[in-house]
Parts: sequence; C-alpha cells; structure tokens
Amino acid sequence: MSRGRTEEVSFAALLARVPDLMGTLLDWYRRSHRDLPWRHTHDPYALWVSEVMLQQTQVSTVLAYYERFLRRYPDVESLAATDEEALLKAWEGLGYYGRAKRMHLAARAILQRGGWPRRAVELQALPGIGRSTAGAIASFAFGEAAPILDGNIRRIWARLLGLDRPASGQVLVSLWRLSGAAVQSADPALVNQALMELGATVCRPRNPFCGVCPLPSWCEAALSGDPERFPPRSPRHARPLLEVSLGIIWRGGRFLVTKRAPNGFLGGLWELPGGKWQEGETAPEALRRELREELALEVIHLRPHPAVRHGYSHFEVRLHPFECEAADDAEPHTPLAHRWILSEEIGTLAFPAGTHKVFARMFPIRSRAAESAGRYGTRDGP
DNA sequence: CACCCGTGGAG
DNA sequence: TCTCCAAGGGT
Repeated sequence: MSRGRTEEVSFAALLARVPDLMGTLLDWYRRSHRDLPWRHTHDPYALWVSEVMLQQTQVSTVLAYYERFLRRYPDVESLAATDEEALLKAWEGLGYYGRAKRMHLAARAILQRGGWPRRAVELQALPGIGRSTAGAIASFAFGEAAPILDGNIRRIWARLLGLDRPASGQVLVSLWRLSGAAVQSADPALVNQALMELGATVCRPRNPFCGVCPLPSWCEAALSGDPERFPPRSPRHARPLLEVSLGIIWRGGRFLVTKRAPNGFLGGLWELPGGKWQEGETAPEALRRELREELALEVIHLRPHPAVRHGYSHFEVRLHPFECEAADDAEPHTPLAHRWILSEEIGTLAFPAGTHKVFARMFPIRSRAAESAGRYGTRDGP
C-alpha cells in the first residue's frame, strides 16, 4: 500500500521531468551514438526489416543479415512475391522464424491496401507489428510522436523509478505514458533512438556505465548502489535435456531430409529424420522406432557419430546422429515433404542451427563452405 | 495473463 | 561449462 503511493509519487515526478531529461539525452545522443545501417534510411520497408530482425535479437546478429536481406528483397513487392521456402532460407539462423512468415503476410497486406499505412495504430494492425515496432516505424519513417517501450526503454524507466517488481498491468501503462511524454517533448525519431541507444550502450542490463550516464544523478537504481537489481529478473526454471536420435540415411549418394510441419516449433524448416528417446530405449532403438512410426522406413548398418548439444529457450537437446542405409527403392511414407539430397545441396535448404551443428561434424568441408557455417562449432559431449 | 517461439555472444 | 538474455509479438 505505502509502496504503491511511493511509486505514484515518483512516477508523477519523473513524468514531469521527462522534457528536461530528453534535452540532455539528445545532446548525449548526438555526441556518442553508434553508426548503424538502418539509421541512414527513412524507408519504412527497410526500417520494418531492421525492427523485426531486432526483436529479441542482438544488433551484432542482425548486422550479418540486414543488408543481405535487403539485397535479396529490396522492397515490399519482392518480399510479397517470394515463396516461403526462399524466405526461410534468407532468415535461416536468425531464429523465431514466425517473424519471417508474418512479414510475408504483412507484405501482401500492404500491397493489397495500396501502400504503407503511415500511422502507428494502422501499422500495428499488420501481422508481426506490435506496439513498439509500430512506434519505431511510425517515428523513424514518418516522424509521428509514437512511443516505444522495448526492453531498453523499459529498463531505463524502471531504473530511474527504482521499480523493484516486474512491470505488468498498471505499471506497464505508466511506463508507456513515460515513453509517450518523451516523444511529445522533442523530435520523436531522435528521442526513440536516443532512449534505445542509451539502454543498449550505457544503461545496460549488466555492468551499466552509470558514471557516463547523461541522465540525472537521482536515478533510484544508481543511488541504490546496485543498479543491476533493476528491473528485477523473473525467476527462470531449469531447461530439461532431451535425448534425440537422428539419421543420416543414405540411398545411393544422397541422404534423406524431411520438412517440418508448417506451424509450430521451427515450422517449415528442413531437418534430419529422427526423434526423442523413450524410457529405457537405446539411441539406435529410438531411431529405428521413429523412422518406422514417422516414415515407415527401415534402415541398416547404423554407425554412431559423436553427440551434439543444442539449446533452445525452454529446453535443451542432445542430438545423436547415426549414418545408415536405406534400400535402393526406399521411399518414406509421410504427408510432409521430403527430399534425398547431395551433401552439396545442404546450403540450398533452410535448416535449424542444431541440424547445422550435425552437418558441421559430418561434412566439415562442405558445411564450412556453406555461407552460414563457420559458426557451428564442435561443442558436444555425452 | 502465461506460455510459446531460436540463436549466438557475453561474462 | 553454464547462465543469462537481446530493438517483441501472437495466442
């Protein structure tokens, strides 16, 4: 109760000071911002691409994709016209592949309505564009005073306020009001970029540089002496480890790859057939069972290869690859797409990172030659 | 609201 | 080696 009152008071005080803060913030930004490629454009399409790529993805990762993607898909028309297979290949390695599919849908919606909507509320109606992404495009491309509340900006407000609980509900509304006051008080595009830049380079989650922060010294988090405490991290539970057997199933000089179901986890990507171990099952037993159940396929001469570990957000897998052979006339029985490919063709299909780690072990030369490969190291282990 | 959706880099 | 998590959005 008393905490609630205290928060209201400090929130009102901060809200009133926002215009002053933005003055010093913009001075700092003009002096010390990084030179990022998407800061040179007002093209809503290019800004959209960068903003979607940057969702939950680090700048350094996006840098490796952004310009190549724009060369491949230079405008809404080219993106709308492509097929999902090619699009996923361009997105391969970025993760959260639903982002690419929603961009595809949005591109077609934009063409259908005859061009880009200019206002944030309209942008937000497009697939994959939420309030923050809409605010970014509307302010950067069209100069609208549309607020952003991304992880960076949320952290800045939380620290200035000394917010010691996860922001949700009414607190979140208050933080959006602060972002709204910020874009009302000065050039919206500059304010939004400056806030995100401050969060990314100074008011960082860990090891913030409070000594060089342009914002006032009454920041509650800085005064506490332990700014990293703010905002509090939500508790994380341990990720379960799943054991998975995979087959590199040769038929002549080609091996089998299967396409994952279109929706859901890694939807639409290609992979090596196989599956999770069941209770009491050995690795080769699990592979034979999965191949029978999923593909009605029998294989012989299983040769194990070293296991490869790969982590996802909520679980972890250990992939146990087996080279083996299918009969000359073997065909998998499955409603999903499959192909028998040469190892030279690995680079033509979109695979999840875990599968690339396996390829890197099986076909070191080939895999390293594939454009995205050098990344997949040899971490593994039983 | 709680959960789902990937990945690679930092410390 | 291990934990954390980044310019979120959809359901």
